[in-house]
Amino acid sequence: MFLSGLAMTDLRSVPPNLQAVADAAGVHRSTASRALNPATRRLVAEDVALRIVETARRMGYRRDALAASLRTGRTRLVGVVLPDIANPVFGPILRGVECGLAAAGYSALLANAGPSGEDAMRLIEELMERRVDGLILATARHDDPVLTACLEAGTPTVLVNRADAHGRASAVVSDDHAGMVLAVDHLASLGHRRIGHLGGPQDVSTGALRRAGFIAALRARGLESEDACVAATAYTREAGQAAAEELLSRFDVSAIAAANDLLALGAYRACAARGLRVPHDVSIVGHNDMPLVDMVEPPLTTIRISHVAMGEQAARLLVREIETPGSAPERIVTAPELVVRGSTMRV
Amino acid sequence: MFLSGLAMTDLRSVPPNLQAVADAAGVHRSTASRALNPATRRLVAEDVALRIVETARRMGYRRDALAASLRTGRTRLVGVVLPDIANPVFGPILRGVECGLAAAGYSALLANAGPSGEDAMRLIEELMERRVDGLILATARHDDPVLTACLEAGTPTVLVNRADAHGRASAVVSDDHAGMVLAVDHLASLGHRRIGHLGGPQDVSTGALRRAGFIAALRARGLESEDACVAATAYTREAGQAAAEELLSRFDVSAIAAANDLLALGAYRACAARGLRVPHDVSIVGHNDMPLVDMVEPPLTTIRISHVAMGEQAARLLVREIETPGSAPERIVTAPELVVRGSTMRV
DNA sequence: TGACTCTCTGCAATCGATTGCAGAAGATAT
DNA sequence: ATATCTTCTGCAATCGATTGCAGAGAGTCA
Repeated sequence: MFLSGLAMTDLRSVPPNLQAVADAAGVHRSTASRALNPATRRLVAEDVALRIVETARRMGYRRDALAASLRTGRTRLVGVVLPDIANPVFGPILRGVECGLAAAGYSALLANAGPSGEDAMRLIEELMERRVDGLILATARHDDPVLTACLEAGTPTVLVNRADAHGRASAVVSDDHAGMVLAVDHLASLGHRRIGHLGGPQDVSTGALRRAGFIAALRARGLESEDACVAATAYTREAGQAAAEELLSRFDVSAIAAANDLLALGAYRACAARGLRVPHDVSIVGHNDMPLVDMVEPPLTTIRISHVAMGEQAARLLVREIETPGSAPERIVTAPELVVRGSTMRV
Repeated sequence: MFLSGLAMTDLRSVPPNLQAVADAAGVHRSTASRALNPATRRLVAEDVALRIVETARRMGYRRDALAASLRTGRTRLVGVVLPDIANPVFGPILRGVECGLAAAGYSALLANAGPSGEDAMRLIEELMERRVDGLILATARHDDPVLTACLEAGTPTVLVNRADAHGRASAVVSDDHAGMVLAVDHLASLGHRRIGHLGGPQDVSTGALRRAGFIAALRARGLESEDACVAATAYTREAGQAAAEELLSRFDVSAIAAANDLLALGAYRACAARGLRVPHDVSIVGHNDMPLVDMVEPPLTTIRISHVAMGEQAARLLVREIETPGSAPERIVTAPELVVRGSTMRV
């Protein structure tokens, strides 16, 4: 009884292997393998399969994914590389990625690249050693060496939130142009005619694309364009405040379309400093619908980029590339959505 | 030349195995293995080792972590299970976990449990099939069945953000009592004598512990206690606003210590509705230092819980449990920190 | 020279699951 | 009864890295 109890404890914490299950069920291990795998279950006689399944359950058998992967050459692991996991933008993306992968039977292996490029390369190499089936990168830059390495290795790779300038890899990005059209249209529909643009850094793709989208939207409405644009030096609130100060001192605008939410919050500060009320004196629209901007005062009207959906789409795109080799790189551009809160009103 | 080019391309995308490297270097594969592994490098003659390393590099050899893990019984993978990756509280925790694990040579395998318990059990089972070396759970509840399963399987497990009531597993949690002491002390130091508590739901451990901490802190200062406490029905801004309304209508308080930041933001709304200015008429302190509360108006004074550090500590604790089997469960309680912003002032 | 010790290297088994192939058994048709 | 077809099962090799053990060679000492 004592030994029997000890043996049961051991069996519980160290699962039996397939050979042990096969022995106990009185079959060969290849038959046990086929019976326990839903894809091959039909190759085994029903009564035999049931006996094997029950024996495995009773013995606490647990498949070893490592061993299976070694044989099949497929891990069902995906490396997910982010620039900064703690950045609030990436939480929703990451959840979309994880859930999209899990739904297809894949698991997400997380890597935080940090600001330095050498970290990213080392992380990628470690992911490759783990024989990940594919990679999702949220870290791509122009002519990205990491992306080049992944493509050379023949590893299915999808970019999210940023695209590669050459279309070498599939990507899921937001429609910067359409987002700015939404912002301008909303302000114009409220009667605003003098609209300024608080731009992002112009050496970052979103900064340049959103500025271009703003100008095109103004032109489409026959409104003054181009002049009332000031670019911030960084996507931070402080830089936004400084640029908004300049915008407000040089132009008599009744509304501001900002290139992202932090810049918009900086514009809040600049307006307050000039005794201007938001939205009574100046209406402000942000971009991204970053978590918690509905809680600032006044709640920010903004252009929502559904980051969860982007993550899910990136996952689906990657699974397709893994399971259908040779498919051409694809670019998915997500549609932005206007979210009206308290920072805009009729002029 | 054509075939030679094709062969080179194939070698680049499908790395050679250890046998191929050993053949090219003129040694046995066991010698190649020892030479390429820093832990056994000293067992190989220096000139031989250099030749092997150079051959491996030239051939684009990449170790197969799967095969190694099958042999060694160690994956250096850690399952990290969160209730909701998109929740802003978990981003910083997750980054701490990932960076802490990476520093010790481990990788984080991400799982989003969602609200339902059955998902968590299935996810854990999948992680077990992957033979993770350990688990970090941010999902623990009282008498958690998932934790029970992990412990029965003998898998090293650490809880983060929530602890197990029985101390069955190591945990990293914040000091709810000390946090409330900091809030009360800060308000008292500003001259406040009539301080109210905007509590969290009392069936949630943080709600109850922070209320108890508040009362103890008031008593320690000989101030009125216990009466000016109203519990919100949930940790949301709306519930916080309703509870603050009740608190302000029943008690003449000059300050409010809230059980978390969202409740505090609800109190902002309640004060505004009553024509009370924050902080001139009522000072307010939050709890957690959630992202962006420095951007609301007025910027929230709060008790900071360093979620990144919690994640790092959980990672270190787990690595220790993996590498030192039999170590006793440990509980790390992180020290809160007062962050003074614009929502409190002298009475 | 012989014995002993140390260093280096190769051998071969192992880890656990999968799967192409061959053979056996049973069912069906002629 | 024989031939053919279908279903089921077992065999054995494979995936790639690691490592305990044994043997060979070189150096040292008596």
